[in-house]
Amino acid sequence: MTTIYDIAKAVGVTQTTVANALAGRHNVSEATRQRILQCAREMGYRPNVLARGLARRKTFSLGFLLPTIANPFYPEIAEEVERVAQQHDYQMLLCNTHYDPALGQQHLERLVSRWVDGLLIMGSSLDITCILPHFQQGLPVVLCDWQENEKPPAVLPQVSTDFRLAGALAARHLLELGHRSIAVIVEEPRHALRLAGFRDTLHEAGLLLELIQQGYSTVESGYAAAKELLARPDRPTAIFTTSDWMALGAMNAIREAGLSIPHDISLLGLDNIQLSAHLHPPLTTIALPKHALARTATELLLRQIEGKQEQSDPILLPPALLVRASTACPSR
Amino acid sequence: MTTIYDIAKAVGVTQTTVANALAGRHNVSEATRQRILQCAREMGYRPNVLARGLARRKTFSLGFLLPTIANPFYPEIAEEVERVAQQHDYQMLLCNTHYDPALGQQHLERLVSRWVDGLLIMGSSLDITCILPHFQQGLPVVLCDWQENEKPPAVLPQVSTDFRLAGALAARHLLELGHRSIAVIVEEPRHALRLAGFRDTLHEAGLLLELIQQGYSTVESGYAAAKELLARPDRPTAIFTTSDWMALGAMNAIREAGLSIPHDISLLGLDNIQLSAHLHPPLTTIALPKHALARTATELLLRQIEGKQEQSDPILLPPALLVRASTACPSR
DNA sequence: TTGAAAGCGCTAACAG
DNA sequence: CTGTTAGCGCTTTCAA
Repeated sequence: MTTIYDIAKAVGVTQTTVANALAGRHNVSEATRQRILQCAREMGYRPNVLARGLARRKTFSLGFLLPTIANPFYPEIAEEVERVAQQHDYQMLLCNTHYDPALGQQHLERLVSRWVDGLLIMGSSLDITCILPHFQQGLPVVLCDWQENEKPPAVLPQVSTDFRLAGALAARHLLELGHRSIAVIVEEPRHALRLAGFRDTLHEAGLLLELIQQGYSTVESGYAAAKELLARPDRPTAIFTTSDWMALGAMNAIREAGLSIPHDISLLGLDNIQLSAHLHPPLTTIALPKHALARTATELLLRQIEGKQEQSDPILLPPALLVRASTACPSR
Repeated sequence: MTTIYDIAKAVGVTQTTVANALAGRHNVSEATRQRILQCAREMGYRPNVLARGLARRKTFSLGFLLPTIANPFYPEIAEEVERVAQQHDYQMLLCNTHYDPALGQQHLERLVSRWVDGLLIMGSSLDITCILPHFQQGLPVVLCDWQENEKPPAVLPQVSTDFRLAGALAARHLLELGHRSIAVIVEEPRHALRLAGFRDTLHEAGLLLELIQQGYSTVESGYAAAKELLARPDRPTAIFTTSDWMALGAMNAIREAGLSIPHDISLLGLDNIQLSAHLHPPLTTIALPKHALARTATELLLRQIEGKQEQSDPILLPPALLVRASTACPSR
């Protein structure tokens, strides 16, 4: 473990000079600079980020907290967050809270003890009351895609998907295809905004949304909910599920009932997980702007860290309709 | 930012005493200990992990390097690695190398500069030649699920799946069902061992593996490869794909050809990604022991870190056949 | 252009 | 039981 002191000794100068040379400052003569750089290379010098962090009060590390990376929604986001961080010379500590407030708080405390430069927190994985004090003491924080039934205080920087618009896009698509008998499978209350956007759009078209089934963002719950819907005498001509994962379950239920998609019934998802493009039929869905979300949130955090960002209004990114083959005009 | 010095001043003792009290050592009188703890709480004291790390040469952090977390194979593993780490009071720095050696090396350098206590490296995401010097200088390292066509030097601790066995299990299953005309879609050379195990088992049964299609672990490549196989006059009665993801593509190709699974053709995957259970029909597959892999590798790393583990032979974890509905006896 | 010195917050001998 | 002291490796004034 070579230190700048070792180099200084070897070259015959002081630590300060070595530090200056290594930092590329212009107050070192070209001759000594070369000798120092040379020597550093030979001795395999590697700056100590801990010591630097302690002295400069900056660690070039970010805390990234989420419910669980095993949820297929997050990996793509995590990848992008890490990419942006890396491009700015930061590294990322990944923390799964597993929706456990105690665990979340423990992680938070540790990150703060580590002097991470900022925190990116997704999906309501932490209590706001735990976050707020740290933010108020100057720790940069960005909240991303918070649970739809919670609204964090406006002081906290936020980046989110416009879930209400997502629901509206879904409804609009089905209406334009001519559907009038429409059902929804939704995870309430976590998907409250998607539902609200969907329902309101139907209302505007003079339709009442009556067929609502509760789901839990699992394939199985999508399957069970669809079963219920298909058993009704007034079977709907279209089903909107508030997540692609539930749509997969619904798809299986529909097939089992001997019905065909989209001929007998249209199916519309929301998320655009990788899989949806490869289902049979390929799933029409409302695509969430995952990459933009990750990038925007991370860049906002970095700007805060670098003091270039004082306040910011919550940022809302638009989803987009992605038409594939699981929706069509109703046949009856 | 309260420090132990602040507390010491407030209570009227020295840093040492505060440190001892906080560390729960028994060389502090109950009275002063209480006053110290009380005061620490009131002042919102939070230990500084950087300073501690610098002094003790230990950071309670782990570097976790992988090709990309967006590959659906990794999130479950990352979750488990992080869980184990967390249970031992470690946090995890996640680094995607994107199969870019330069990027991988940059990450590695930074992690080393950060004095991480150990490195868990998956899927050949780094050049062995970059890793080795650090390991030899005492940095704990564990390699996990290395690329099958590379064999890292035995000195490096390794945990891997027994991919040869995985291939053998696949072959055995199809043979037992009575298949004699068997094809494989494989990503060579990265899945070399899976293929070898498969081929050898067929050989032992007196069969020559002749139908081999190259795939690239994407749905599309599985689709294209299956198309080729189905167009042959000697169409096989069973197809083994060396990843579930390719099986999904094959499934679509088979459906398009108007054939039914498993009646006309059996399909066998390998991985057991979440999705496979929900396909139509549910995919029979060779399940990889992801959790065991993550847990074993992390625990091995932690034991190295704590100096409880000198050397270890490469550990090989067994996969298991998971019979669902995509395989059956050949009908002709 | 170079150096001396103090400090970041905590640990760890060792002495009293 | 408590205190003194000397680091850990680097940054950052301020002098020379």
